[in-house]
Amino acid sequence: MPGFSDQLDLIRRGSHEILLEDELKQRLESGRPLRIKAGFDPTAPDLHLGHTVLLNKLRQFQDLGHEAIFLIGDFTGMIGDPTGKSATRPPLTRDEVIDNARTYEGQIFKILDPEKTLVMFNSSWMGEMSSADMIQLAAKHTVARMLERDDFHKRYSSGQPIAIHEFLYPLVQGYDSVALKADVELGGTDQKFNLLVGRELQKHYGQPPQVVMTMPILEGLDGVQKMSKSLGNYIGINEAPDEMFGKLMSVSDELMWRYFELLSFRPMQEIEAFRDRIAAGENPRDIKFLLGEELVERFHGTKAAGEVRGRFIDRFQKGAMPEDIPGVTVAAPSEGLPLPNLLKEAGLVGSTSEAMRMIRQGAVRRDGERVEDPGLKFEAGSEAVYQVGKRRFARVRLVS
RNA sequence: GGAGGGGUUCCCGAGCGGUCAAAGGGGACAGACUGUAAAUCUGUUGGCACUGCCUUCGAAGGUUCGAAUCCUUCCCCCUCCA
Repeated sequence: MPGFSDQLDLIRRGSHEILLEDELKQRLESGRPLRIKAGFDPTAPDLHLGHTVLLNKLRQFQDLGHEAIFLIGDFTGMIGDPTGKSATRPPLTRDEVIDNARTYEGQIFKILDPEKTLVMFNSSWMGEMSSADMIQLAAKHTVARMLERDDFHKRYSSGQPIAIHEFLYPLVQGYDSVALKADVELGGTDQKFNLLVGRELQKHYGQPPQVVMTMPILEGLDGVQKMSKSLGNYIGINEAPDEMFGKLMSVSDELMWRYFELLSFRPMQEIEAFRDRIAAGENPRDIKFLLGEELVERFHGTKAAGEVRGRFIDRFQKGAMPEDIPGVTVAAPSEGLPLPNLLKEAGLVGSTSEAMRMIRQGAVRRDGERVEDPGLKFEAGSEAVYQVGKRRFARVRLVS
């Protein structure tokens, strides 16, 4: 195990807040492996880099010899989380939850060490809890304290409704810490309140309160909003190497540092050295390459990481066609297939109207040549590579 | 239980009998410029048999030569009072 202060440095890295750090120091000094808890929602089994911020931190704890608990909030998932109440989510069935959990396992172990990870479900204790127990749990917290939570407070004071059960969620989450005897709970900054409820409840149940550690919410590709699938600004950890690398390259120079801090495992001194190199005139793009390669390696292995940069340069700097253009076969009528229809059939655009627009805007190329006539027709037997915009390619073969 | 407000194209939001496929903004996409960065400029943003036609403004009916706009019924959301 590394020296105590190195440990603390690594733990602190990228974190937003540690409450209370003194307690953390004490527990670290005790030398025993700590139980580190992080909860995940079972409804979103497609992990993206935003989720990995927490996983990375768990991994760091593991590397320091501690025990990571990957907690799947299936109990809450089966009830249906009310927070994003725009569309009442259909409650998940038992099978779906189990399915999702499997999907999780396939992904998280690209980061976590399976040997040192405990995967738990909160239904295993919450499902057993009686209504009487539940009310007893609810008795351990007051309405006034609940209203301290920022979003509840705002909603309450501005007259927005708060459903009773919304008060129950922080309690359930907090109780998880009791059930797990967690030493540390990790969460996003938006989870701070819930994590603190865990401390309170642990005290009530006679346990030493957990250390609360919040991690920043990772910004998505736009650099402003949080990374999320629904906003479309995410990089999924299962995305193809070229895709992943390309998306990382499109991240702004500013955001790159954020990604380095939260996603890279390079020592901070090394990252600081990168800053110096850019200040000295090096192209930020070349530093970004390193970030891209590191992450591609983590999720796709060394071989993939060794190849992505070259392909990226060929394609975007030298303007070459990508190698892995999907082939599509499309049926053409005897009088020939109009270009807009061809692009639609090949899946390059969503409608012929969109195809018309793209052609007018000069976004369509056939075998590398810009096509400007929307009235062109092609007959069975022709084959060509069609391109719409910078990224959409297809090799289309026409058959009768 | 009572009173009131509202549901418009991806989102926000104007429109309140024809000139509306529907202002404006956001987002997104495309082109130029580049480092597929940012910023900037320009354009596009319902569908199709695309200089024309068809379908959209919570749903269904109705009035009218003509409705997102008026009437009826229904569904949904929200606020206030109790």
